[in-house]
Amino acid sequence: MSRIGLPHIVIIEDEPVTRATLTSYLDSNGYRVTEAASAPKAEEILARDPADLLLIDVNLEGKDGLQITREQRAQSEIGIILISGRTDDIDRIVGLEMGADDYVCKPFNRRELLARIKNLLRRTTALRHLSRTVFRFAGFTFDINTRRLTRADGEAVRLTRAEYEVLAQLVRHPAAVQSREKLVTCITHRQESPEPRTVDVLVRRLRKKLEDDPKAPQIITTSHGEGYIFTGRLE
Amino acid sequence: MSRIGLPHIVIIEDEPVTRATLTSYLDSNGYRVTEAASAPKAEEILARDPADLLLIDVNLEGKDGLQITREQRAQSEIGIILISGRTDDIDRIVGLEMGADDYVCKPFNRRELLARIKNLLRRTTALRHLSRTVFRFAGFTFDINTRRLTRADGEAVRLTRAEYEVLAQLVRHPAAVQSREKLVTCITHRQESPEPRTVDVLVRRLRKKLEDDPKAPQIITTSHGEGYIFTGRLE
DNA sequence: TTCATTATGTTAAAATTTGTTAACTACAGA
DNA sequence: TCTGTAGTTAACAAATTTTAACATAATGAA
Repeated sequence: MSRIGLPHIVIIEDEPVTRATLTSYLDSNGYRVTEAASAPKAEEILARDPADLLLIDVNLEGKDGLQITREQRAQSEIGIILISGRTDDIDRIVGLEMGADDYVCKPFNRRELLARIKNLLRRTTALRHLSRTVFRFAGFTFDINTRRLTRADGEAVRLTRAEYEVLAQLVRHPAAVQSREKLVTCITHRQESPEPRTVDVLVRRLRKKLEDDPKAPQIITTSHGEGYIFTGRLE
Repeated sequence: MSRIGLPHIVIIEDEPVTRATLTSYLDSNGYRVTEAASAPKAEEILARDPADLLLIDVNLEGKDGLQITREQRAQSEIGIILISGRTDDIDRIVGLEMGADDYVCKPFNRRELLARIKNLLRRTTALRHLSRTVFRFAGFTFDINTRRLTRADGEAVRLTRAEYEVLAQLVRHPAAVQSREKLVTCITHRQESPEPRTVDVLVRRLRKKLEDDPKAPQIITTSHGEGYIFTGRLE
């Protein structure tokens, strides 16, 4: 049976029995499931086969679920559900404030988990499909598909690949802060990323091409201590 | 009181105390909240002022929470969180399978609910940023999305990130006292907050940029022992 | 292949933003 | 008015970003 096109779920759980049970249950409900016993293993999998949703056990050996959540959330909008043996309020709150979409306590009802997964996937995949491909702002026309940026006078502005990736990420999330961490992973889709400071340089080069006055940027704004924001007016 | 630009949450709950508590908590956390005691009342509200998220008590008199969920989900992708006094697995599963994004059991932790709301809104409002949210006062134009502040003569006033955050919080809650504690949490989105005194300095810097006579502030007023208030006249 | 050109990444100094502190001033209650 | 508390101000320290110069890697043409 072909698994291509099915939503891809990665389970990060070091307890083999729970892992296998979950996998087979989700698999039989129409999802493509990949298992990872630890954080490094999961990162390896995600690097070559991006997931739609992560199911993470909070209490992992080594890098724990909360840490994974923070790192993933910094660089993507992937759906994250935490699973924990502890029912403590504080644990749950910390997980959710870290950006996990949901927090489920063991022992959990499989059918409930399935419903939660389904609802969350509806949200995350809807977002993906809503993505536009042509954006207009400040006289520029930016086509994400053809990678072309055109000035008001019709003149094409040449963007390098890295510049394109950064601009695309920013434009796709108008008025939302994009961390350097998130932006570097847009530049290289590989595992080892360059210095986050590299983003500063790319932004500078973009500003030179986009802004009337690069010293007082209007389109790509700095959010001190946080990252960069697209603040152009989209038409 | 103007609350333009804030996410709009509608609470549907027939128990007055729970309703009021929730409303004031969410309101003080930067949301625009409308209360409805019943389904018909809620529909009336939604018809003239669409919401970003519904907080629905399951056990309502008349049309209950599950029914509202089904109807709303049939016609929109609005975020829905169900609240229930019953902790039964089956109730929860039915609610979730009906399309509710989340199901919270009483007694719930407010902070947890807030985290869940925040995460869900992040999913549902990703596109809302395209709209403009502009405030006008004392000749200034302040656009929350593009982070731009413009003087009466059209000259742009540069705001640093922290200054922007403070001004945005004040403007969103005109004529309401904002405590230093509230304002510092606006400045830093990270865990550890700076000294509340930092706010004083930011307000001073804002006054220098906004006020005709910073010694006799008209727009950002001090409330001795309490905090600061936006007292500009919004147009 | 080699060379020239362009793109990408790194680094350090300069500039800016943010946060802290302390002296000073204003306020409110006794 | 006195007195303790709270707010303003300025100067400074710490953190972060910008800028420019340069090193390395990738690309394309001869």
